[in-house]
Amino acid sequence: MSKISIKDIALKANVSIATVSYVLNGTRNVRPETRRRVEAAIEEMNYKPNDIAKSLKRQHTNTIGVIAEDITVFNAPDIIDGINDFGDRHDLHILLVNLRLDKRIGRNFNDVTAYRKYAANAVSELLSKQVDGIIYIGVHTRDLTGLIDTEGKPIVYTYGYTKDDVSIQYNDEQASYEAMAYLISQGHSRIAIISGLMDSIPSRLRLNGYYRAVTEFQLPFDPLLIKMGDWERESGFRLAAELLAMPEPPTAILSMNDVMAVGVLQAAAAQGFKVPEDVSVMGFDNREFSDYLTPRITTMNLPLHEMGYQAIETLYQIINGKTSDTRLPPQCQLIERDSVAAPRTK
Amino acid sequence: MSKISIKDIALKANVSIATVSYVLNGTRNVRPETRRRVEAAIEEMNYKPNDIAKSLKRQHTNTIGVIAEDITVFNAPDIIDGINDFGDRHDLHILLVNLRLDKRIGRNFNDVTAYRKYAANAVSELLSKQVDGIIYIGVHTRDLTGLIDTEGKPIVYTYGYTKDDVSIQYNDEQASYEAMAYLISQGHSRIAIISGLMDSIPSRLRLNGYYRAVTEFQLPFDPLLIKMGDWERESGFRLAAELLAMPEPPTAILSMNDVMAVGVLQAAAAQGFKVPEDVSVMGFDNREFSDYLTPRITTMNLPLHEMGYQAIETLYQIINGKTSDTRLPPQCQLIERDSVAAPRTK
DNA sequence: CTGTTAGCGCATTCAG
DNA sequence: CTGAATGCGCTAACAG
Repeated sequence: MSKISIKDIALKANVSIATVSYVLNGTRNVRPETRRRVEAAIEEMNYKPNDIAKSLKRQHTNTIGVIAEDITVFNAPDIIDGINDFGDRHDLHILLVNLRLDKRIGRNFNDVTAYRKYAANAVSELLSKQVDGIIYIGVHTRDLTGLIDTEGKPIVYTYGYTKDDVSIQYNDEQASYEAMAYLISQGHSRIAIISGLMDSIPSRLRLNGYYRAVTEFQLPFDPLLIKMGDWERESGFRLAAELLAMPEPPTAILSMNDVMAVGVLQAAAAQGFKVPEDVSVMGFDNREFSDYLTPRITTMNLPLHEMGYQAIETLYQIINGKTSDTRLPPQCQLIERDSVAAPRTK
Repeated sequence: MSKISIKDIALKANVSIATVSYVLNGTRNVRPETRRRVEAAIEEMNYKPNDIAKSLKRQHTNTIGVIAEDITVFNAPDIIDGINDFGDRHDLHILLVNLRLDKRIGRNFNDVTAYRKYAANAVSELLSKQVDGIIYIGVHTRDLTGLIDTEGKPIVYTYGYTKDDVSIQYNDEQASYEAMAYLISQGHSRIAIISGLMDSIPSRLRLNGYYRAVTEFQLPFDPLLIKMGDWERESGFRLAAELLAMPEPPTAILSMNDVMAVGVLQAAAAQGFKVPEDVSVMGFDNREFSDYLTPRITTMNLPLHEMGYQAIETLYQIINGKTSDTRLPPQCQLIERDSVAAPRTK
């Protein structure tokens, strides 16, 4: 504890503690001479204000609670980085709670009762700590309605949403559509898609983008080209193997994440298909490793940083009662690399 | 703000605020009947204690500040997860500051003046927030002496150290030695090593482990087998290419991180060497992608979670004036996969 | 077993 | 322009 308080410097500068407070906060005009004395004392005694006391008095803490369902999952760090980015600019501090859901309950998010208490505890802690607002970062996008009650404290979700609260999501459907448009622009028309788990919103949204592209570009529609994966590498491998074993295999495969794309690459290699010469492959997420694979994978970048930034920005506006200028949701971006080429001309 | 305070429930339960405090904290015996009345009131009014007020009074906050040089760098999330693990068990909260050094100054860590102010600000904020202690997580291990002054507040470093403070490091030298021992046990004797930047402590430590293994196992020593990389993929590629072009190429290459190992794999492929048949490859770090490469890379796992856990555990002991039972430093662990095999018999 | 009270460090109202 | 005084919500003597 920095032992010395406003009182000590008041004594030293020969003024009242009120005056010290005034020069500290610039709340009121202070005679230059007095101000100087106070500042000298502050400097000399190396005074550091006590934010705890200030918070108690002011009834807000300038800190926001961040609940991450699991900070070791790839989306969390960049989102938090975005939160910090804005936080730094606005003197907002971050109280971090990590639910550690991946370690505690695995991927079984349907069993809400398994983690409701963790979430409730987190909120409770944060409320006790008097945070000014809360940001909730899910492991994957889904309906979190009823999971927690913030007792009126503002909250914004990202990678998750609620019927009643604001949430920040990127444009999943459009991103998938753009991936398709890109593939089509390269000359592909027989394009397969490997989805994630179908209880996932992004899976459904991205499938919508796929359908829209197929329709708008008038591609021949073949339901056999649509495969349901589970986000894991093995499913990418297995489903790509099926796809490539078809009498008329697709010339391009769009995988809904980079991890399954790894499996697609491996299946292609196993069956003697060269990527991108014999079959083009696209991923999703722009995971770091997608640049390390051979070939380097063309993928969609997720605007993680921007999501965090917008989440806290929105929260900040809510806290300060400003009308939220509804911004464009964060946009995904195509990262062109080496896994897509024009299809072989027959 | 939860409007209702200890005073409200005192009123409602018809007792003094002191009594409420006592039942809340179990600080004193309270007549069961009275206790019940208080508890009922608490329940009924959904009272939540205000930790800010409690902290002001108690002169400690039960929160520790975590300064991460960059939370988007791969080591940070798991370390923080370890910190949370211990924090959850001991009712410690985490105030997170992300210096965002990677984005702000890149990898130029030698220019300390470029980021000293960021670090100083972080400490200053944390001190104002009255944290009970600080954990500093570096991007890479180096001497941080003089970087920051915590004004007596306890601090422990990980991925970095100081002449005066406690720090948690894993057993770099031993890990490298064990990697070598493994390679040797597979029958290799002509083993190359690709280091990271030589201003890095881990680079030097791991090189020591290499030397020790070469000596202890009486391997023929060839200085040409030692290459200085820069942690990046390209250097792994370039240096492995040199190694494999030697008249008598090594039968195994130990890369000091997985990223350079990617380059090694690519160089091998480019020169027609099959891994592991023609040349074995080992990485370091056990990055997620090392399992996605073809072949899957054998590597050393870093005890990130454990480092975070020990860091906060040690800090906790310091804060509470306990004699730190010096534990074994966190240990790396060999992850056996598919990139190592016995060398071809000539 | 219970109540009264004095602060913790600071912002702010009210007097001057 | 400045100071005295009040209280934010809570803990912990102290007194009964």
